[in-house]
Amino acid sequence: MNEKDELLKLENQLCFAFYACSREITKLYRPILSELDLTYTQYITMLALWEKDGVTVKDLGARLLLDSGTLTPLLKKLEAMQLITRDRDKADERNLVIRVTEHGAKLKEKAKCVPAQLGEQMNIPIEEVNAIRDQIQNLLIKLEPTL
Amino acid sequence: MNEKDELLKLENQLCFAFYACSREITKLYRPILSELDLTYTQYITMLALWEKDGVTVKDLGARLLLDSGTLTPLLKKLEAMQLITRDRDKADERNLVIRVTEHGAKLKEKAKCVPAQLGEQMNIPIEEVNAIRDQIQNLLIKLEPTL
DNA sequence: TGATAATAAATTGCATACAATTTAAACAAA
DNA sequence: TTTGTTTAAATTGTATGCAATTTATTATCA
Repeated sequence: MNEKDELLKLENQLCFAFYACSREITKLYRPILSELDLTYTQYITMLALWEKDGVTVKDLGARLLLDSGTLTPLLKKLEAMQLITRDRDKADERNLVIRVTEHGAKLKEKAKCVPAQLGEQMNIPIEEVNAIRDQIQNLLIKLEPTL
Repeated sequence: MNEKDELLKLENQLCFAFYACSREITKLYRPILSELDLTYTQYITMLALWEKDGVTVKDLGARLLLDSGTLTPLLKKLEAMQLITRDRDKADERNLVIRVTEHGAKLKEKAKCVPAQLGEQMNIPIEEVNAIRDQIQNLLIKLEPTL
């Protein structure tokens, strides 16, 4: 096995570690989020909107690194669930303004126990988790300076 | 803003860091892999098979943490591209044995420059990348001990 | 002002992910 | 052996992701 073969080993890929770990973490969320009737992407989207709503699809996409192809159907779903509203901006009809409804705001209260529930599932010291998160965020900013 | 609001901020989520970073890294691969006519998941699958073929769908799924719902159509695609073969195990017809074809083996030679190309794209010191990878693999093993 | 360019969402098409179910084969036990 | 159980893939249905295109609206400039 030469040096270049070594480079192609799955376990040496940064990408596979991220890819697999990301999916494993999502898997931990699934049963917890099902109690809120949210998928993982819907949850991430609601987190962004709970922090700041009255934003456009473009704004939201910049925050979540998702485009309208992903967000449009997802936001229509959240609208159907009455968690958000989707209204054209009167001043510029190209913009769609997303706002959290009262029902959506109520869900935030329910969501507040999600991080703790996930913490239990992971069974890893919080300091360790925070340290890894900070490192990954550093990397993310290097990869996507606009964030 | 109280403590629980803080916990729901997007930037404090380990999951979002992983989710976003994983997609950003995949994005870096896309133009490089398009020269091999492979998607990211197809590439990961070929990496696993170049390391060890003659495996079943189940084996491969355990390695990649993917199920037959994802792998079956993906492997059919790779078969159509003549990179692999899919044959029932004569000794136990339930098993489907996946093997890399000659054409598939040739592609490995072409793939050997992918890691270096990606390294250029990332523009981050290799030691730093390796350190993060090792940490994430540690976490992955805690989340999925079977790996 | 009228044509052109730029912008924001939406749409289309393809490729995952994954839960749940189905199908086919092998195993187990009465 | 025959019936019930287990196992491996395949299938079905839903929800992303994302490139490429389309549509609608606004901005620009000749």
